[in-house]
Amino acid sequence: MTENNGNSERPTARAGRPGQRKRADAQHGAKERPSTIRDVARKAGVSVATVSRTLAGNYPVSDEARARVMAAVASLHYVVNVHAKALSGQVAGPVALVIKDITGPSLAHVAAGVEQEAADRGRLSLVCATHDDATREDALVQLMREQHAAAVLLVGGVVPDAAYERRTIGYAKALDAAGSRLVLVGRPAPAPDLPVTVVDYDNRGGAFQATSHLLASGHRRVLFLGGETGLSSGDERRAGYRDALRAHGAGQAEELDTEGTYTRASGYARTRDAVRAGLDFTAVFAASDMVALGALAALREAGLDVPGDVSVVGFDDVPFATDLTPSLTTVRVPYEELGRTAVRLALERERSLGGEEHVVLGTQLVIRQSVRRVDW
Amino acid sequence: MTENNGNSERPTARAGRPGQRKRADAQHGAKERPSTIRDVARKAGVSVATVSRTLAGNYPVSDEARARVMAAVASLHYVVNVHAKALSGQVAGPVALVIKDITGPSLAHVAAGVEQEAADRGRLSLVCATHDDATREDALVQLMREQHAAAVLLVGGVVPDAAYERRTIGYAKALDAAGSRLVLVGRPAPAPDLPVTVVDYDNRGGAFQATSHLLASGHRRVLFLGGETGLSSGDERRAGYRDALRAHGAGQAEELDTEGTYTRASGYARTRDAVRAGLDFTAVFAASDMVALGALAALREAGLDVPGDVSVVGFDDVPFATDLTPSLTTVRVPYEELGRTAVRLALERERSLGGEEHVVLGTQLVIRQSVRRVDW
DNA sequence: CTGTGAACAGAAAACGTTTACTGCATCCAT
DNA sequence: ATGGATGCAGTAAACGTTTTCTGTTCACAG
Repeated sequence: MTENNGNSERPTARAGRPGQRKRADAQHGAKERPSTIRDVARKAGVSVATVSRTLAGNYPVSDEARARVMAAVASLHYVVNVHAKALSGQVAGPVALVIKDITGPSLAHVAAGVEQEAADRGRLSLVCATHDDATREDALVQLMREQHAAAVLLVGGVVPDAAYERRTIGYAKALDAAGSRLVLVGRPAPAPDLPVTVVDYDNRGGAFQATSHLLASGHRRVLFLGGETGLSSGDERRAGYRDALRAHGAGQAEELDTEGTYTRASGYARTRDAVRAGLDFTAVFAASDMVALGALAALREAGLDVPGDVSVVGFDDVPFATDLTPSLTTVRVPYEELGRTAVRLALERERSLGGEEHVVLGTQLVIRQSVRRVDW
Repeated sequence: MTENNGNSERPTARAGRPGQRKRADAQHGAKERPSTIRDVARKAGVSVATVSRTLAGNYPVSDEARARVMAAVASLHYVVNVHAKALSGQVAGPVALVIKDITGPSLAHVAAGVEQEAADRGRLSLVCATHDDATREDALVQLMREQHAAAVLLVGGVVPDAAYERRTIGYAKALDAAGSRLVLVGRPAPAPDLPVTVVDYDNRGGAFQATSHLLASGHRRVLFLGGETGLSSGDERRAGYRDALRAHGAGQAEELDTEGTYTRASGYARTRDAVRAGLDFTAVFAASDMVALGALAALREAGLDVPGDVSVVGFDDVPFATDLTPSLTTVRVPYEELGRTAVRLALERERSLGGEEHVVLGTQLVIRQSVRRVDW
């Protein structure tokens, strides 16, 4: 095997001059190479150091030199190259938002919060969609490591199984080693003592509020249109629903405690089936506004009035909740705040030590017109 | 004045060794510096060139060396530094989406299209919100120049006045000089022969379709809830409305041709006022679904049934259009396709010459339940 | 044996910045 | 006059890669 010569102090022999790019002739029609700090220095008749200092403004430069530099910068349309700047240590990494899909009404608000907070702190935001593909998520985390992202935000519901734990632990360690902070938004922490920030909201409490509102309005039999069992937010909301039933001494009817997906179609189908099966209920608590939308449609088709015959509460407070007929009583989730908080926490501890950090944001019941008080 | 010495061939004198960062002691609690290709080379007992070649896989490397490199990479958690890679010319720039606000239902879909197409082509997407602030837009374009973005997408409605033209021309030239491509999405090109790509959709044709549908359904007096005069999309849609009236030989009643903002509130107020003023109309064409939403609410409050008493058509086909009561007949705009096309066009001509390029995407009338045929 | 070519490894030059040193006037206090 | 600040400018190292040269080794044909 060839020995790797450890001697780094050899004379600078005049070796070949590789230089992978050649300066195009500018006349030739091909794109001109953008000008560099050296071009500016040459044109202004000063050294590159002076140009750099003029632009950074962190070191005294004579008015004469400054003026000539500025003129050269303007005439050459010079802009600093971030990569070079970053390499010499002067650029803070971007914030990366890794999300299932940006178009969902709630996720879009998380994204907006992230972008705002990042921009307020002078950072750029990268957004990447996973479309629920774990392989893609792996690839994106790896990519963000290369990008030296200051924070990597993994957003959105997840089934907290063994595979999730394993992957997330790997992410946390890998990102930490690369100087990035992993932030889980609306996801559970897979293990204690991981270098990770967790920002979540109170699914269980929100569901408790919603269900309690129905019970306090006199309803006794509340159809629950829950999300997938196994999905963290789904389980939490279900738990909140059951907490409320228990707390108010209402019976827990198994046939009213349904599960499905967070889609309009699922809400529609389950409500339709419940009505057809002749189930006895005077209220519906849908685990998301989309599900509530489906429920409203199914109830309307069945000739039932909302809130006249059946009261409905949703979860999320999507923007159009106020525009439905009737406007939807629902649980407001501070999505934008969620995004802002995630970025804030990650960047605040950017240069400090690892370790866990956990924040849970509260939810708020928004009372509109889809619930009627019933008296017995 | 000091002469800038042009002679670059002087012997490499051993000058002071600045070195702005020192390698932390790793034990010390402070973040470890991420490992570099040199660390890997040292650990694997090979040269940096071999490590680079192993990872790039574009040059023969012995199995023995490859194995040792891979082992070192794994044990050091090495990831390549993009900035260094970019500096040596190996990284393609990101796609930058500069947008008023991501949370709007239509803009979110544009963003999703952009992200998808960019990801399909192995690019990252930066998103930045301007919140309609021209100063911020200027700053962002400048920033994207520094970032060496491959494409900068400026999205969304705009008042095409002199200031807009001046700024956009400046953007186009500056970005072109930096090797980036400016793409205007849903905005008019400010001048011919600019290095710019324009992707728009057929506002006028869509409005024509919508209005024609109402006229063909027997309606004669159509209240138009237009957008701001001066805003490009607003003027276009208004023109389409008038085209249709002319084409069908329907009279143009000035009091039915209103203008306002693209908001629910504006739609609500204008419809309420029209009803109160006793205006004679049997149909409403709202220049956006949000406006239609307001109109529906105002009509309902006035005790008018949709589509029984008044028919309504919107514009945009936002996701919830199908969930309204009645579901909304509207003009579908291919927002996602808009985003995809913008990225595709920009990247396809990435290395080719400047010059203009213009694409207009079609719209499609989606017939649902908010329009009733009337016979006389 | 010796010449030839293939396969593989290493040294070092870019890439474009920032900034630690060094150096040179100039000015002011002694 | 002299010594020390002070203000400003230039030189070149370092940041972490990629890739061009320049070997060196080795197999094999002549």
